[in-house]
Amino acid sequence: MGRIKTTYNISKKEIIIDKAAALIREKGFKAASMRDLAEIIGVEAASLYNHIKSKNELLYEICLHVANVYNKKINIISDEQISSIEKIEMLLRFHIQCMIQNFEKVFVSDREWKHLSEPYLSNFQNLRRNYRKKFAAIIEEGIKKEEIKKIDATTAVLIMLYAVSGIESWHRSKQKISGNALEENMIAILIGGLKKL
Amino acid sequence: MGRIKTTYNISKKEIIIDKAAALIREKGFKAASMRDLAEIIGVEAASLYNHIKSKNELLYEICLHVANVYNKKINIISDEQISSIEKIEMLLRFHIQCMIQNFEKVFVSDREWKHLSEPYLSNFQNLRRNYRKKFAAIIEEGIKKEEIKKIDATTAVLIMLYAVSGIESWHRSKQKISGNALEENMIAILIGGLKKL
DNA sequence: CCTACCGATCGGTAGG
DNA sequence: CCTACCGATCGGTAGG
Repeated sequence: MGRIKTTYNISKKEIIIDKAAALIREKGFKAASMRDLAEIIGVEAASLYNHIKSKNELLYEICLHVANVYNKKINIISDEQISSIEKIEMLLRFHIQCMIQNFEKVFVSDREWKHLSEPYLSNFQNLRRNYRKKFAAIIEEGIKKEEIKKIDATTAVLIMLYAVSGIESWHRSKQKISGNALEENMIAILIGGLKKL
Repeated sequence: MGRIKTTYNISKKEIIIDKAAALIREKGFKAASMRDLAEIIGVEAASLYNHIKSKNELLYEICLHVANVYNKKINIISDEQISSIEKIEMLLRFHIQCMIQNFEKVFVSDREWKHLSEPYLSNFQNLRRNYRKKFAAIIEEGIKKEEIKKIDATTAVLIMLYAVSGIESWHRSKQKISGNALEENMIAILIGGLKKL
């Protein structure tokens, strides 16, 4: 019985988090109210608090989940026995796929993290800083091995990450291009540039 | 006398808009309160309404200003007698400069426009759609002239615009690289790609 | 899971 | 420019 009840609670909490991600993505954290969320779930606002501690906890669960997935992935890719350019391509494809398939949570993590309260905020910022350092290290390695042109690695990381975040615009649009085509185009431009050789 | 009073009002309104841009950039539109803003200006909240109509008007003034500046610029660049790649480079450098020098307003326009109320929202979205179409047209032209590789123009626009928006991260950081160096690095990566030839 | 309700804060107005 | 104040809405709690 206890086992069944626990399972039920976890599942309901995850439904709430998923719906919260969609709502926060659409309206922004501050404009997304718990009453809005409750209506989407189909309960009264007060009932949400049987499953979650606070509105802040919802944001924290979303942001930390995304940050952890990203960090796990970059650790794996960093250790692969492939060229730096291949590592970056893998990382970009992973980011693009996350942005396409897990849009709501990734977007919220990217854009709404500043509304996190302490100590979640510092925790999240540390994870993000750590991630960007590892990304920059891969680029530095590629420059040293002369696979990548001599550019500022921090600037390159920033371009890559923000370029991928532009997929939000694709989501918002009529999506005249498929997810796969979007991915191939982004890789071509980011790795090879706009200019024809 | 009437002339002097008008000048004074315009000036005070512009101070309020500038301070509002900084506050909204920092906290987000919904979290930035008129009481916060009043304190920054050094008056009571009620006094703000002698200069502005509403909180929404502040956002509208910021977003429309930026959108108009961008549209004016792209019209000028589109008509220049230079190559498509040169046009894109000019446009990127312009964007980067705006992002560096006019950070607060550009950021608010990029990230907080969704809180605009009608009819301002539709007005802004039209300007933005128009701008992106013209940007895409320059890229299409470059593809046709075989200066630019065969990629999806809409995707390319999205990458360029969002990559530049990443300068927010540079602003937030210790800025170990100068504005000029940042600009040159971004141009090199976006036009030429990461990969060494 | 609900009803009932709280204190805080919001954008904005009236009136001087 | 201020004081005083409004109705709405917020996140969250008590109690069942």
